[in-house]
Amino acid sequence: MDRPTLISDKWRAGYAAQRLAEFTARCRRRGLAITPQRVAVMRVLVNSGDHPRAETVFAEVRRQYPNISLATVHRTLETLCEIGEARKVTPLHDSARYDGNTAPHHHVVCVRCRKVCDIDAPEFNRLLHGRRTLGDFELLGCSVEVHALCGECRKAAAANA
Amino acid sequence: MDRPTLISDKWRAGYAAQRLAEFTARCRRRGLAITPQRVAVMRVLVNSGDHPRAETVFAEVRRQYPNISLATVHRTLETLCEIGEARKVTPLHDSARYDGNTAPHHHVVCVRCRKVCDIDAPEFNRLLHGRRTLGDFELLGCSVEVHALCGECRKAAAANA
DNA sequence: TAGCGGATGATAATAATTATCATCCGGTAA
DNA sequence: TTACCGGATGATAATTATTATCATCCGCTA
Ligand SMILES: [Mn+2]
Ligand SMILES: [Mn+2]
Ligand SMILES: [Zn+2]
Ligand SMILES: [Zn+2]
Repeated sequence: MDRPTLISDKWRAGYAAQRLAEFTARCRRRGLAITPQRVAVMRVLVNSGDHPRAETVFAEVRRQYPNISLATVHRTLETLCEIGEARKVTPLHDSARYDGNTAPHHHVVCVRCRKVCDIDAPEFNRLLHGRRTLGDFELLGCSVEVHALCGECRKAAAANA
Repeated sequence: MDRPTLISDKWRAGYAAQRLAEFTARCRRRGLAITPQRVAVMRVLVNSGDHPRAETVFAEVRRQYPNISLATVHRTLETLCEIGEARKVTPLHDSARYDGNTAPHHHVVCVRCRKVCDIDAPEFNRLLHGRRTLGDFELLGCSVEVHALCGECRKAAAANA
């Protein structure tokens, strides 16, 4: 049973190089133009190990393209997610969602309509196996988000296709 | 090995009643005034199984207190989180965070500074055990968020106390 | 190399959340 | 009970993140 480990910067460097190599081909396959801005945003993102915000990517790309617009960075990041070249760290994001259930539990989230339901899964609560630390981090707990399509959205998707 | 199950509305009804019963006592213990608005927001939240947004709670509470301000609802929900009577469904929320790593992986998040690091934990990828559905949901995948304090924040917290 | 259509930059608009501040009222002690 | 203090509220402005609009630009194909 492998214990959780932090992903190293070394691994990421190699990974970034490979991802960038595939990038133009994947854009072409999707019919997306290969613009310097798009490539720059992709390069900055894939070389970042810290899950940056749009503003942060903007600041970095701006050093090479001083005229790039923040709107372009937002649009590009969104595009990258759509084509599977990136993802958001959390899929829920338009507005905060609150939960009155403070018992330890987890969630299943519909990726289309964002419905969130509670799930009770005792084994999810044992994921850390009593570990107290991970690298520099002092562990406090964990929560699992199961991504799914709810019944309604499944119907909608089927009807649509 | 218990399988994950959806939490029932029945369970929630009983849970809500109990939580509301404790609520005033816990406010008093914290030195927080027991106002009708605060109680109403708490009641609506704890009776909701759908992880509502502030706006949704506002709409509901407004039926009983037509003069309540949306700002009060925001403030109250935040207060409830601070005293442990509620939580946000996702702790990351000021702005979207993007990830260039599309390989299946999970995250450890510092609850104080919101630093996010990748973790490699093969067992986290097997959580669903090949299950395809859960109630009405068609399962697609899952992601684990480990809550923690990073090294720097641990020092800061220690120095502060 | 010309021309089409998507991409970009500039900017306005929208939406969520937070800050400000005068007023109000819950909690406390006389 | 009553008077008072400090936190809580409502109204509103400010801030912040994100998205929409649109004229111009430029990557791509023929
Ligand atoms: Mn929940
Ligand atoms: Mn990541
Ligand atoms: Zn759905
Ligand atoms: Zn930290």
